[in-house]
This record gives sequence, C-alpha cells and structure tokens, in this order.
Amino acid sequence: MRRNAEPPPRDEAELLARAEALAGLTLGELGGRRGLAPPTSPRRAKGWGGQLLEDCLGASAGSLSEPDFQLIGVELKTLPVDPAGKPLESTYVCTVPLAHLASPLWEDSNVRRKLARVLWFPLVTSRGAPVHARQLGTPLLWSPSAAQESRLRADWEELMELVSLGRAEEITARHGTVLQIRPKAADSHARTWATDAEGRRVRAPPRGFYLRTTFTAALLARHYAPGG
Amino acid sequence: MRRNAEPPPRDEAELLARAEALAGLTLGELGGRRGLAPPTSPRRAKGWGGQLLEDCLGASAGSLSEPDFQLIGVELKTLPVDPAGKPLESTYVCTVPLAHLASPLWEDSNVRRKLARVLWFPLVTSRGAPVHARQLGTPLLWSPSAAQESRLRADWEELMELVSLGRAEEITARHGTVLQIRPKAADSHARTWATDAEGRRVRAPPRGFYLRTTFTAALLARHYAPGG
DNA sequence: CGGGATCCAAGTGTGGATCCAC
DNA sequence: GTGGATCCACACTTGGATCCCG
Repeated sequence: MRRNAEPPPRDEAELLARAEALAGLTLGELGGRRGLAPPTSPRRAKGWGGQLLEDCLGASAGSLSEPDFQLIGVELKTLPVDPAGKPLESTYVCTVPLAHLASPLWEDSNVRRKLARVLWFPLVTSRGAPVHARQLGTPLLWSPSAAQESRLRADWEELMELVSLGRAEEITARHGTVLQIRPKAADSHARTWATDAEGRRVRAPPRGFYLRTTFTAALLARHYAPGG
Repeated sequence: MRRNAEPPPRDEAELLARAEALAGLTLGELGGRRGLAPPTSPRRAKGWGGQLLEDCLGASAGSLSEPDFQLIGVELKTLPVDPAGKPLESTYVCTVPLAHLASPLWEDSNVRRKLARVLWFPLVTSRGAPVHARQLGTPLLWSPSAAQESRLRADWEELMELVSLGRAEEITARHGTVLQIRPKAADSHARTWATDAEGRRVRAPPRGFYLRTTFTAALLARHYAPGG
C-alpha cells in the first residue's frame, strides 16, 4: 500500500466530496484504480480495505497517534455492514494504556481524540461473498452527540479505573455498554508491558478499545433511516 | 540468518573449542556450511560475517541487551584486520543513552557490561578482496586488564558527563583516547529521543560507543605478538 | 452471536558492523 | 586515516481491522 497516494485534502468539504465520489464502488474496482488486487482469502484481507481507502482519500502516511487527516483533524473508519446497513463487526478505536498507574482524564484520552471527528465509510459485506465484491456505501462525517459522548465517557471511566488499579486482567469484553476492551494482538501469546495491582511492571496481553455494533448501528441509523 | 543455529555452548571451554575449530576458514567456506552465499558487494556485507559466526557458535537468537552467549556471559565481536593482524576498523560497542539526565555510574554502564568478557574473532580482510575471501583468524577470549578498564572508564565518564548535561551535540569522534562516540544509524537523517541542556525532550541523531583501533590493536598485540 | 483470537503492512529500534569521501 | 555516513536482518509496535469457534 501507500503507492501513489493522493495529496491530503485541504478541508472537510474536499474530503467529503472525494469520499462521496467513491460510493458504490467495490473494493475490486477501487483496487483496480491503483493496480492492486484484493487478497483472495478474507482472513488475509483484514485491514486491506481501510488502508486502500486511506490512499485513495489522501490520508497522511503512517501518522502515529495523529488523525488520519492531520491537517483537518479527521479520523477515517471503514465499517463493515450487511446489505441492510447493519454493522457486522465492532470497531477498533485505539490501544489501552496498561502501563500507567495515574488515573487519567477523559478529556486527555486517546479514545476521545480519535472519535472527535470521524469519516465513517460503510462497506457492504455479504456473507460468503468474496473480498473484491465488498461495496462502498455512502460516507458519513460524524462527531459524537452530547448523549453519545456521555455514554462513551462513562464506559471509558469505568474501564480505566480498573486499569489504573492494575486490575485490567479482570476486564472482559462484557464490560461497557457502548465501549468495550478486547485483545488486540498478533495472537494470544503476545505480551506488552503493564502495571499490576502492586505497581510492578509485568507482562500482559495487549488490549484495545472497541465500539460495540449497537453503538455504530444507532449512529448510522440516525443519519440513514427514513425520516432520520 | 538464524537458520539451523547451533545449540548454545555450556561453558567458555566449549565456546573456545568451537571457535578455534573455525580458525583458517574463509567466510565463503563458513557460509557454505550453512548453505549461505556471502553478499557480493562489500557495502551489503556489513554485519553478515558477525551474524554468521553467531549462528555457527550457538549465540542466543536476537538476545536484547544480553550477552551473545547469555548462559556464560560472553560477547562475540568480529574484528576486521589486515594480513599483518592490524585492526582496520573501530569496534561498535553499544548505543549511547541520550535521553536520561541522571549522571550514571560506570559500574552500571552498558559499555562495561558488554566488554566484561569478549570473544574476539579476527577476520583477515585484504584490501580489494571479495567478501567470501575474508578469513577467520585465531579467536581470543578476553577481559579488560585493570589498566584497560581505567582508560575505558575515564573516557566513558568524560563523554557521559557531557551527555548528562544535555550537551551531546558537542561531542565528535575526536573525543576519547580509547573509546569514542560516533553516529549509529541507518543514515544521517535518523533521529531518536534525547534530552537537551534545558531538560527538554528533543530529537537528535542516534550515537554509539566505539573502541578505537589503537585500543583493539594493543589488545591483540599483547596476545599474538612474538614474546607476548 | 459475540468474545477472544487473529491477520497484514509499515514504521521504529537494536544488534551485527564496515564503508568511503574528505 | 578516520570521522561521519551508511547497510542488512529481525524483533517489536502500531494502525488498519475482521475472523471464527463454542
């Protein structure tokens, strides 16, 4: 990837215009424009669509801990949906900081920063259909409503309190109503540095924050539903 | 590399025996034993000989900040020499910690740890000869004499005092009588984190500690010279 | 159905050093 | 001669996510 990437968009209007121009294309067609063939196995296609879109829309290359579109502060997220528009998967947000004991503030959190402004790109994914047939829907430029941010914040504070106490091991994907914590690693053997309840540096599985499908489903529904 | 590496030696005697059995071989012959052909361009061969030898002698794979032979606490260093046995290059020891302000102690330094016990392997390198013709000399298991350690320590303390003051930028390869600091990076654009004179985190070129050739020449001479 | 497990690409850092222009 | 610049391999990390079995 990162071959012949587009220049960064200068403002949200330009980004949205570019994005809307891609609606309706399949990943096969989009890849063809850049001379790239989608992986044939779905397992090997994880992330491929998202990175292809980044190139096509001019996201800054490999920006670390920066929004995908740094200049204008927008994060790009593809969202696999079924033909009815219902999200099929949870959405990864960012890694969970397991090594810092100090109880952090929502205002300073990566979750809040990442979700402050998002360009959602639905990707219509039919069960059993090949990767190249996945089809881009209509993109949506979004910021959390007050109610949405409250829910995110409540979950985040509850989860991070456990993390700050060195009790991250107790957290499962069942915690959190809209935001959850799940493994985020190459495999279950991966380890990163964490702080345990006694303040010692220990090895623990890396984790990530994810948005539940109920949250992204509601978000899409508010914009695309008849009368929404 | 790391293909079919040998098991680690159990003690210094076993390591030295294995090493001595390789004396006289060329890199071409040694690589042939493992089915590996030396790079044809000298530029692309940097480090190749050293890593090949690690495999042949059973060094622990990719051990980070650990001696090459962890079990027995020995570091392996190849040393390019001319046909008369005189070192052709300085010897890289370890990276310079640029980010920590606290003035460190020689006793805790990586330089001291790395050089506490070294298996030196001369590699006879004739000017203009191809990589495969470089020939292993007689290995030497070494620890610093009291006088050698005093010199290393004096240089290290002088250099690290400047580093601790955030004045690493003032250091050139001209400092130090036996130990020097030089760039250690993919290229001159590389940057790592450092602390400046005002205590701010800044970007700076990565540096390494190197032994001057005068030091390694004297070290070899003491063992191999007639009457040494 | 969804919680736990996994997959790819690319950037970064470290360890192995020697190259080469001035 | 040698100070500054460079070269390769590989582990690790992060960012992009979706897979898939119980």
